[in-house]
Amino acid sequence: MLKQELARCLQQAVLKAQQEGALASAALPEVLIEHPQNPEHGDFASGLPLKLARSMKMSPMAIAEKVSEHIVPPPQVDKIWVAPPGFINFILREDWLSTEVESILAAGESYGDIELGKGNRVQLEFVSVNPTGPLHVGHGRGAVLGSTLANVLTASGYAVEKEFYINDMGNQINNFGRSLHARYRQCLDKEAAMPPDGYYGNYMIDLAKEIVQEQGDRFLSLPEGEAASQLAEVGVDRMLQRIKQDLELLNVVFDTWFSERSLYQGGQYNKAMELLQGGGYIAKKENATWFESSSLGEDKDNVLVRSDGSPTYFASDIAYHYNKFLERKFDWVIDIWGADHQGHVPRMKTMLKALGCVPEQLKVIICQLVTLRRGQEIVKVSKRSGDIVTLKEVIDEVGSDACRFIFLSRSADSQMDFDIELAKRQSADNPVYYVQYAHARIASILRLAKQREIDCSQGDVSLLTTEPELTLIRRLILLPEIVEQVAVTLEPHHLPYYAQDLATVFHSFYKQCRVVSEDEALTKARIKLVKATQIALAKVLRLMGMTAPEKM
RNA sequence: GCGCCUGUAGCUCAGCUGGAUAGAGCGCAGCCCUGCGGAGGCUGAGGUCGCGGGUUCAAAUCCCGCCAGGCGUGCCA
Repeated sequence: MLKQELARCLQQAVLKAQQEGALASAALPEVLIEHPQNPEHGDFASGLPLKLARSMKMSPMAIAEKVSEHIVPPPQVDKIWVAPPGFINFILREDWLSTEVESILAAGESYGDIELGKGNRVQLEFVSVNPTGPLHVGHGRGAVLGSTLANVLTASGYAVEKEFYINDMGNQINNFGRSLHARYRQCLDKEAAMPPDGYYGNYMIDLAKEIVQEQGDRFLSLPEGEAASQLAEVGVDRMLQRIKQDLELLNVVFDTWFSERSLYQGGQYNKAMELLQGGGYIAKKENATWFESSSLGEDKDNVLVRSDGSPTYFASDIAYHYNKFLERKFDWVIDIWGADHQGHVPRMKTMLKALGCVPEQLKVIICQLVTLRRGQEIVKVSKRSGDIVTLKEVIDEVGSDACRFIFLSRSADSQMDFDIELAKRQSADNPVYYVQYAHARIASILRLAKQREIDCSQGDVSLLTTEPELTLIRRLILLPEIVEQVAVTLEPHHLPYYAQDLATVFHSFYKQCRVVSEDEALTKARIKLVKATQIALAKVLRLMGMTAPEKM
């Protein structure tokens, strides 16, 4: 990328100046190239001389002069100059910019793809909610974040696998089974008490009714424990179907649905435990089995197997990550968790160390929680108490594209209030439509061009020389950088901001430059530019998991 | 108590590997349709970047201390 190339140029210029004695020898910090916010400062700039001033005992301006004298600029660069207090600025050649339009057209749908992750297998695990209830709005955030990251990492050359981890055993499932059993009996007019900490949502009653309708009263004859466990299985299957459907509404699709129970049936749990045992990290205390994480620097030890013999979820997670790293051998694993799991991260990292894995190969993205509200009123979402605003309801009201955009526009670090009233009200003037409108507008222009039988294949892009045209091209060529930034930082919230910016620049161009006009040559050149813009807009929208409409 | 995250315009949020006049959307006050989609363009008002110290040529950005909010700190997940 041009940015990196300029960094290399600067570095070489400094070295050369040092060899010639024009600059004192000093260690070179990492050369940072940035886009100045003020366009008068050029397309790229570096404050390197300011950083070198101290160690070289020279004024930043003098260093900047010396460095710029020694720069061998790449052919794309038109002008290099020095600006106080010690910046080196670069401006790109306009004829090079215009030829970039051709490159974008040639790349087509692959425009924006980079090779950053070539040859690496990444697993992305997200959502992974307990299949004991429908998804609520909060889950939507993780789903959108994960699926967008998957898109971007794929565009960055990684082989990405999206996985949903199904917690199909343990306390919550037992609880779910008992609750469902009670509802089932009640449905058949039998005496039954809900467990005190059971799942009280109305969806449980509907679920029980469905099961009665399809499978009759056959569970009544079973012993209570057996009935609850069989019903849990039937119920989980149905909940998973629902979860899957809701996610598809949001354009979120998984490659693998991985069962927690399979870890125990497939022997992976035993293998992982043996590995820990062999390393001497396991101890028996108070009838329970503990992972001695404190010997690895953790605050305290953690229980793996309770005194009643049942494994904790931490034990499952160990087996699961043993499977991810040592059996499936992913180069890199990304887990997306809610902020309520943040305390689990250090444990997981030390556990990986104990398994002999490289903890850095696991990236955990902590996504701050979503508090749901209706205007001033805060809506508690709890599957057990029952007041749930489901994700599906919100998608039905707000729309998948707008919903995704709202979730994507905030960094995972900041907790967000999802105001249902506001979301509905703003769904009409949600920025997503602004971006999509730009795309639809382009489609409309291209329809007109087609109708007039304009063939732009011989269009000469060197005719694109005015300010609005060049500004637009400057935005278009940022896309690969944005993709890289998102892939490196794992922060997809940069995408919607870029998309909006690109749309703004396009709308402004549109206002100032008539595309289909009497000037045949210029028309052909501008159609090329407009097509390139459409490619970039469609690409960002696709990366964000949204539609790029031809008409609205 | 300790740990993680957050505090930027009226509201919702970007910017945070230190850089040249702090940005966007919504809202507010105006202006622009006898040419390709006005779901648009343009202009303006609006800011002690939570508070106080420190480091630096340079701090919204880094360090320390406060204050406020969220989350965690289970033989729950």
